[in-house]
Amino acid sequence: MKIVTWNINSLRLRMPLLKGFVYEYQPDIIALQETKVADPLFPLGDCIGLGYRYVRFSGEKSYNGVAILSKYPIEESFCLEFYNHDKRHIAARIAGIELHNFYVPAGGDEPDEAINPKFKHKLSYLDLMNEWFLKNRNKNQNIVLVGDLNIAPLEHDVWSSKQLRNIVSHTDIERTRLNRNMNEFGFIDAPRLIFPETEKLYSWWSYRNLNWEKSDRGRRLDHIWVTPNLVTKPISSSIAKEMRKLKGPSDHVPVLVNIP
DNA sequence: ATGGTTGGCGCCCAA
Repeated sequence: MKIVTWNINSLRLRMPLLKGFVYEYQPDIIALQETKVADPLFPLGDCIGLGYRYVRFSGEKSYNGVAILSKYPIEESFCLEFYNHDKRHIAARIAGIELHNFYVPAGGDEPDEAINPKFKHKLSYLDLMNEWFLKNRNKNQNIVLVGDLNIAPLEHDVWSSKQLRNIVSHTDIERTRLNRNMNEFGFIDAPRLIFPETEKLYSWWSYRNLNWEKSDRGRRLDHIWVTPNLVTKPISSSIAKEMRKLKGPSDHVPVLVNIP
């Protein structure tokens, strides 16, 4: 089962890029974030045309929005709302796997809960995610959690851990909380089974750096976590960095995992 | 220390 997560930053604008990506990679399941489209305007026909007959989405005008596109039947789906009514989560059960697709709040610029409500909400969102999984699921189930988690937890998930230590996405408080969410439940960071922790690994490069490829100041904000059952056989994983080089790219690139 | 770009909407906000 080939699964991909991608913060596409406007699905309607980047439908041609999605089409090219599908042609190249043929994933079975696609989890998208920042679709930025209200449900009545969702391009369902285009998704079906790409070969994804089973589609679920939860969107809103202008902001946020998530979707799951599947080649295999979706047996059940649901959305969790941890933060206002933002459309930041959708889950679907497909072929015996429960897939959770999250778009965690970015958290604003100032990494201080006392003065930045966005940062406070980001941390609260992570707490509520953790509580939901501990209360409602266990690690012996077949669960895949993907999405733009807006945190680069490891030293080599950013270009300079030292220079980013006070930058939202790589502060100690965020890194600790994301690691707690992963470890308390028993999720495994799937791409890091393939790419060692000593190696730089990114899924996002800022639009603001036009020289992004040369300077390579990236961050790994997009994640795929799996329960132990799903890695009893060797998995593979990759990051489609070339998608960042195309004309009119998202600032995030697709992260893939193949579960045998 | 600062600013840089993008998308969606509508003259600015979030990322």
